[in-house]
Amino acid sequence: MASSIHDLARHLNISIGTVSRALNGRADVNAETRQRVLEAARKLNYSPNQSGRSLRQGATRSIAFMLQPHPGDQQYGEPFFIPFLTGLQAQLAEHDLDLMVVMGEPGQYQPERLRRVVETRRADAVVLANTRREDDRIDYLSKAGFPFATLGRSQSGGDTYPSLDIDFERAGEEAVDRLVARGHRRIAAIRPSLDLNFGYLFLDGYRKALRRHGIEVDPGLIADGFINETGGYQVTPRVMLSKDRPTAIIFNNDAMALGGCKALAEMGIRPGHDIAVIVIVDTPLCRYFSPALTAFRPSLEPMGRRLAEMLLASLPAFAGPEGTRIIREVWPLELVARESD
Amino acid sequence: MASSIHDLARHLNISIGTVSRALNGRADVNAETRQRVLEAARKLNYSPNQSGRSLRQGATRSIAFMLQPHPGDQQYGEPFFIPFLTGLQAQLAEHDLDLMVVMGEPGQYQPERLRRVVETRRADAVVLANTRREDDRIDYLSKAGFPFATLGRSQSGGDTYPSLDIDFERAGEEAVDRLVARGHRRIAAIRPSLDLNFGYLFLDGYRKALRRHGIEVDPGLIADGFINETGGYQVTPRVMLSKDRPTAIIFNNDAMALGGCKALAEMGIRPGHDIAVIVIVDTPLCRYFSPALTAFRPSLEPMGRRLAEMLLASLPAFAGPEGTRIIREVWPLELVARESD
DNA sequence: TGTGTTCTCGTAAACGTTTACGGAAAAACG
DNA sequence: CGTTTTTCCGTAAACGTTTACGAGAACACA
Repeated sequence: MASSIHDLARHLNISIGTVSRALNGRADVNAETRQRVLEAARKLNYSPNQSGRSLRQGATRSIAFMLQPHPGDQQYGEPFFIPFLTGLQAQLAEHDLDLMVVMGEPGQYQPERLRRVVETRRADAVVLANTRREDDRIDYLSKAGFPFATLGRSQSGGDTYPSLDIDFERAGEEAVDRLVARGHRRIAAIRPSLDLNFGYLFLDGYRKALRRHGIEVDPGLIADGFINETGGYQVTPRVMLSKDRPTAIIFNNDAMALGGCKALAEMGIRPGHDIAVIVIVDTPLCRYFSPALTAFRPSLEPMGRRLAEMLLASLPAFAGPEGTRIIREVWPLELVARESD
Repeated sequence: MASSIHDLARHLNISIGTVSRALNGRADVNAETRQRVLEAARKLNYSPNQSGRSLRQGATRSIAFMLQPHPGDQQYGEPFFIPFLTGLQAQLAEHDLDLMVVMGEPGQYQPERLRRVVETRRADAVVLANTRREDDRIDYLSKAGFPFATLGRSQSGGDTYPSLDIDFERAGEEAVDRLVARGHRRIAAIRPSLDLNFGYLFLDGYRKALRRHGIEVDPGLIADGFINETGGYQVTPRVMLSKDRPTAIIFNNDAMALGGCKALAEMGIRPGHDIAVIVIVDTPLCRYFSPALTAFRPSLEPMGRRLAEMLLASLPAFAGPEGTRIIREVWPLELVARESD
């Protein structure tokens, strides 16, 4: 049985109120008394029970992260998120906050799994990933008045919550710029068909850059597919069979790129030789693929840390003296040139 | 402000005790009363506050998973764990249990990060991964009398806790058997130098199979390295430069295999042609590497589910009428034959 | 009708904290 | 020395539940 504040008080012949104040660094407690309390706490190995504390303070000191598996390949497993989670957790830990992980129903972008957390008040705030352009989870949290932040932007909920996103638009532009500079004019774009917001952003950048270079946007070179290898595998040939074959492809998702490259291989087309390939979000898979895929790399761990900060800055209980702030940031990606383009 | 059980009771002109009993399915409440309570709860959108419940019941209804990052490459991110976590969470959710993720200090296999969880009673039990042969975290939890289960076996703590492991020993044997059947006699083994338990198990199986085939174990063909690409990259040449060059290598870790293959490539040695390569734990990287690496694949998502069950079976509060049981299981791996051997 | 049993519910304590309030003692001040 | 201020601490309520206990009403039974 763990020791409670009552044990500590009894042991010191002192009231629990004083003990609590001493431990929480309140001003109205004698310096010597505080010393005695701290020592006794160490000796009796006392730590405050979080349930009691939560109940009294109305805050659980834990943040929920909702990981939304995409439909499809179970084995793949979104390696993207581990470094992000590492950063998120590290930053939260510095504020003595715990991280709870809530998995969504695979393929279903619904708030159901969130409901329990929110309604039973198991967490103080939520971090959402894989945001869609129209996101029911954001609508739900907004309506419920529950604090949250998102990794990725969305059109839902307005600008009322902190969000940190990757600059997919710029990445799309830069990819086109790079390819054009290397002499390409017929550049295809392949992205997920789900209405994940980054798919739109990417395409915006892609179109914008093409126009800037005076290249007409050919709808036949733009294709949507299922957000996994199978999708890339299925959709890539469609683009390759357009009347005027592209000389370059930009994939908006690493898994789709891998599937796409498989399709290319079966058509006897070699990335890096017969066609240029660029991937928008780098993962370890891009590095080890043969040929190694040129890709845009995010700095996931720092993003995790930063989003934690941004979330906390929006919470009254954690914001500094300046008050709460809704921070929204968009981070650039770093191009990692490899062999595929 | 969320509604409490008091609001509900007041609304129904009934005592909170009765409300609680009705909601919790106790027998001593009139059927009609229960109906009214349930309806009102739905109407007022009432859910019990978990903090209050935790405090009263002395249980948080959340399980902590400690993810222990290996030292080294941040970007790599252990894709292994996402499917496992998915299964673990899914099974826990069926018992209305939450999952909390605790990250260890990268490279430090210490119980420090666990201390906070245990001492402040933020979770009811812990799931440990990346178990070492001698594991301080296990010692700590045992001594503290805190319930836990492990993914992977260890020599610490005896048989007092549930554990689920992959049969690395058998995988080591099978890998050797397969290679011998294909005519190989000089087979190298490369494993992490950390005292992760699976490294020992793998080597046991490797040695056992070699002896069974009447092949002498050559210490020059066994090498330990840092558990990441760099380690594999550094240690593989050492093995290849032994006086009687191996014709096959078994890697005990996917990251090390990738680094090793890079070293081989630089030596002009092509896996699948000049040397056979088998990897003990498959990840998506093995599949996409060129040549695709033959590997042993675990079923991670079912393992996550199963370990959750096993953990719960060991807890008095969740065990069935048969009482608590300490279950230990070792699961086989499935060989996925690809191009590298 | 009296007695025992069953059903149903209200009362109140308990879980472990934090904190508003007030009061006694000590210190400061004139 | 009397008064005011400050310092320090104890008291008790509150957070939202669950549950042991007991009591009244209804019922069964002889």
